[in-house]
Parts: sequence; structure tokens; C-alpha cells
Amino acid sequence: MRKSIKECPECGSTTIFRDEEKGETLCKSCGLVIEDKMVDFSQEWRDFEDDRGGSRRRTGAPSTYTQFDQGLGTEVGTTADFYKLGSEKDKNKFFRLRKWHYRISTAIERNLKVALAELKRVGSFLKLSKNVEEEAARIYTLAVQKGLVRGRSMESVVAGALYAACRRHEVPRTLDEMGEASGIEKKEIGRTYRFITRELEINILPSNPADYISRFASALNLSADTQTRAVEILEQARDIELTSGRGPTGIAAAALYVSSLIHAEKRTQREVADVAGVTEVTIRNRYKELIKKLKLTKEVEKSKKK
DNA sequence: AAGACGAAAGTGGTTGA
DNA sequence: TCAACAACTTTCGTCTT
Repeated sequence: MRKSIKECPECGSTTIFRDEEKGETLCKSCGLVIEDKMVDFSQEWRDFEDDRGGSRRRTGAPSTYTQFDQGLGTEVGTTADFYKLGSEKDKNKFFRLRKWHYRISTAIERNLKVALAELKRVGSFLKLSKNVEEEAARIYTLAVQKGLVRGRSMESVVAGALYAACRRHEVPRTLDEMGEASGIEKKEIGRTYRFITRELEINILPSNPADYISRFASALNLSADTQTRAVEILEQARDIELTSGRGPTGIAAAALYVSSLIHAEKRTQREVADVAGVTEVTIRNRYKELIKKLKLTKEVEKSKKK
């Protein structure tokens, strides 16, 4: 959750008013809109918890973040307001604020329009669900409002937001895949990803190797049995703390490799390495650890003889 | 001949002084 | 801010099937 502003940056007074309904934070003494298009953190309009309906606060269609301004816009005052102002000083201030607000909001809108198109493109390339795209769009919007795009390419922030959204929804894509889809170098995506999650205080659980299994397995045409076995192996590995500190894709790949040996559906290290985006060497290292620590040697030998 | 294995050197990121 | 460090990669030679 974001910090609330205490003083008006324009006039320094402390008469900050947060209008939840309009989604704006403004200064009552000079009228500056400090922040608009706030994110509504209140109750969702859907409510599956119980039937009382008391917590169902919002009605109507949910606003969407994949629409560039969520169908809402703001403007500072109108000319009618202008004649209520007395002094020359106030009038000048009025115009200045109006002008700046206009510039800022149109800039943001232009940016979002382009960025969200890019986001949808990359999202559909990666076959991401609508939910994930929404989440990514929300993250991106926040990033723009906080001015985090400055000094970074828009595309890389889009990619970072998508990556973060994937992680939150536990449908991880690797940085390599994200890079391929967006045309941004993976280290750049990693950097912006880390930057925006830190700045926006989004905390993300370290990704779970098991989340990768099904995708890798289907890329390798492995049976469901092999897949579930791989997940079991991962669980055992996690219990003896083999997984912490290691790259999740490497572990997932090794577990899948071992499992493929046990189920006599052998894939070469090369093949597994390619779909997982790691090298054979990493698979070998993880594989050795798994075999040794989990005492799987027997099982592998057994199925070899068949 | 292809795949598996392992050693050695290099890379990018994290951490702690 | 810099150096130490762990994880991972690249490269390459050797062994196994």
C-alpha cells in the first residue's frame, strides 16, 4: 500500500483531502490534484465468502486496467470555477495548475495507450490469461504514475510488469521466454522487474519449481505419470532443503529428467535443458544431488534394465 | 557418433564490510 | 563502493553406450 502525502507540494499546507469516490487526492487550499486515478483498494464487487451481501460494496461493471484510462479522466476546474477566484495571483495559479495537470494526464494517457497495446501483444504471444494481463496492466499503471518509466524503455517496463504478474499468479514464465516475446534482453527485464517490485512494494514469493513442471513436461511430450512423479521428487527435494538458493528452473528440469528415466521415457539432458532454458551442466549438477540425497539410484537402475 | 560426464574459467548478481 | 562469494554458464576434453 502506498504512503499518503502529508503536505501539498504546491502550497505547503496540510489540508490534503483524499476523495475516495472520485479517486483523487487533492489539496483543499490551492486545489492541486496531487494524485488521481488512484487504485481502489476497497472490497471487490464480487463476493463469494457468504450470502449476507453486506461486504459487497461496489456495483456495476468493474473498471479495467487494460483500457488506457479505465474510462475515467480528470480535469482541474472549469472556466466557471475561474470567475469565482478573486485575485490575479489566484487566477494565474489556476491556469498554471490546469495547464500542468492537462500535460501530465495526457502524457500518461498517451503512454498507457501505447504500452497497453504492447502488453496485450506480448501477453497473447505468451498465451497468458486475462487475469494475468489485468494484473500486469495494473502494475504498469502504478509504475507510470510513480514515474518509474523515466530512464527506462517502455517495453522493458511492460515486460517487467508482465513477469511480475506471472509470478504473482503462479504461472511463471522464464526470463528467456519473456525476452523472446518482448524483444528485450532478459537481464534488462530482470532489472526492471526487481526495480518496480521494490518501488511499488509488491512482494512476490520465490517461484515454486513445481509450477514449471507441467509446461516443460508437455513441451517434452512426457506422460502424466512422469509429471506427477517429478512433482513428488520436487516435494522431497524441498523437504531436505535442496531447493533453496538454487534456480527453480534448474531444479524443475532435473526432477523432470530423473522422472523421465524412471518411467522409461528417457529424454536427453540436451532436450530437457533446452525447454527449461538452462544448460546441461546445471541439470547434471542438480541431477547428481537429487540421485544422491533422495537415494533414487536404485529406481533409475531398475527401469534401465527393462 | 551421440550422449553423458566433469574440470576450469568466465559472467552477472548479491552481500557485507 | 568494493571485494568476496555462490549459482550458473561456456567451453572443451574424455568416457560410455
